[in-house]
Amino acid sequence: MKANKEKKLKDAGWKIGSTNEFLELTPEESAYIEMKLALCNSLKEKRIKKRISQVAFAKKIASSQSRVAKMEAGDPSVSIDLIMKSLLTLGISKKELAQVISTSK
Amino acid sequence: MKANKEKKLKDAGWKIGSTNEFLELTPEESAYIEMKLALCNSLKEKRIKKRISQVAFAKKIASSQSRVAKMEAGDPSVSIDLIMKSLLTLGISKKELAQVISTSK
DNA sequence: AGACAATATGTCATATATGACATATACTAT
DNA sequence: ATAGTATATGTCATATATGACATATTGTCT
Repeated sequence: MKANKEKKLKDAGWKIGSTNEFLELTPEESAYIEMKLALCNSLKEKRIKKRISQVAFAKKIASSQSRVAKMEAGDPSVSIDLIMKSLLTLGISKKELAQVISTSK
Repeated sequence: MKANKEKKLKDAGWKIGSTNEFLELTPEESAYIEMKLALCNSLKEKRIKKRISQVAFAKKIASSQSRVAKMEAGDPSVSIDLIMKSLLTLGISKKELAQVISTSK
């Protein structure tokens, strides 16, 4: 699967940037992944800024530390649904959310 | 206002109890649902504007007509992931996407 | 160093999303 | 009205996401 391919490249030290011809991703696929990663990064930023541990935050969203870690790492197994719910729980506004999406690259 | 929103949710298949669970939604939950419905509406708009049938569009995204219908109806069974991928396939830009999210209500 | 907290990684049983299919309903034509 | 086309609705087997758990790794102290 391509998501795994992406993860492997990432693990191997490849920077997932604006375009990656090795992945043979369509523009839509690229945009989707970039958006998702931007949301993940935003999540991590917001949690750290609030000085909440992954364990504490996991409790807030009725999840587990490991899943929070995977969210923040952009693991392919996590859905945008969960990331968005998490961001909203952290108090992100629609405007901020929109900003994250529109500026994702 | 509230009644209108409730009807919208009910029409979309969201379970609303007789004790008016709608009023018990947290702001995060409300924001999440509103965003999702806004994305669904945008999807329908964009498809119709392009004059593509649900069948034809389903083929484009490797899905089925019934799932497209459910997406556009805001059925609770569809993920934001799928809606976003669909929107991107329809050629939505990150800016437009951001606009949909920030203006959702 | 060693202890301790935070985070990362891997696995697994269950819950949920998915495409496919059947069928119903709505909408246009002729 | 009838036929044809588009969309809605319901169900189901399978695929995928999920929380939980164990364990590993990292970081931060003294």
